[in-house]
Amino acid sequence: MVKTRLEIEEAVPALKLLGDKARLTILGMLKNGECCVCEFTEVLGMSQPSVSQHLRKLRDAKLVKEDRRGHWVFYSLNENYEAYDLVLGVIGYVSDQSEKIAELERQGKRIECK
Amino acid sequence: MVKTRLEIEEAVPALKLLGDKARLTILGMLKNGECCVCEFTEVLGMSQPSVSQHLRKLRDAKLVKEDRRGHWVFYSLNENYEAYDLVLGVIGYVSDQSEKIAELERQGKRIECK
DNA sequence: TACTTATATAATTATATGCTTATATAATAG
DNA sequence: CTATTATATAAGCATATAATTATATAAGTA
Repeated sequence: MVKTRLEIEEAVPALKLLGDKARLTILGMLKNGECCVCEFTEVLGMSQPSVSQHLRKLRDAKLVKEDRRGHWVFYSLNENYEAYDLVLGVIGYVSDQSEKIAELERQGKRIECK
Repeated sequence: MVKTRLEIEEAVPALKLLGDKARLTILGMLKNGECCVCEFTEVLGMSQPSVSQHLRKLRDAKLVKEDRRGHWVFYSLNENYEAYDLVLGVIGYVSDQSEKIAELERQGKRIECK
């Protein structure tokens, strides 16, 4: 993995965003591909507005992209983010969040976004 | 580099501490070996109590160790910290802070700690 | 058009964070 | 024992952060 060197000033905002349970989980989920908002809400067990506000922070900072399709909005990692390598690197140290999505699948809760 | 997988709950406190300019700089400086408090104060251009309080947070969370020698207290990375790999990994994405220590050297400001 | 569903935004409130100033402690020198 | 230097701690204050509740918007359906 290539390590793009960042100035402290570039790394800090990314790390601030990563240092939150909800946002780190969201980013961990996105490692395996896009997810829609209701999946985050389900996995995190948080209120919809709360999730939405975390997504806004990630969006405003350009860590993630959004893609609306009908009723649903799908989020994915923005590979053009200046500290993308750092984000990927950090996510790499965290246990796989796809397990939580699989858990949803088993509970039949994933079909809510269809 | 080995990637020890952490649970979200273990990674978040470390990332919270990393997401601050002063603390990330301190950790970046420690990558190259121990430093004493007056060096942090000098490089960061912050008040001594402010630096001391950042060091306390890093110490309380076990990211760093302290070693008092006479008047001076030297800090170093704690390689037994549960998220040590993550910390090292993140520091690896940040530009080398040893340059800032070298700068001190040039300015003759480093001898304050002797 | 009106209704429903998914998501976003705004306002409010509670808590956390980081800095400043003042003071305390620890180590050493005289 | 006193003074000095390096560092730590405490109290106070200002700002930042995150959650909740209420409301708005966007897209699709009857």
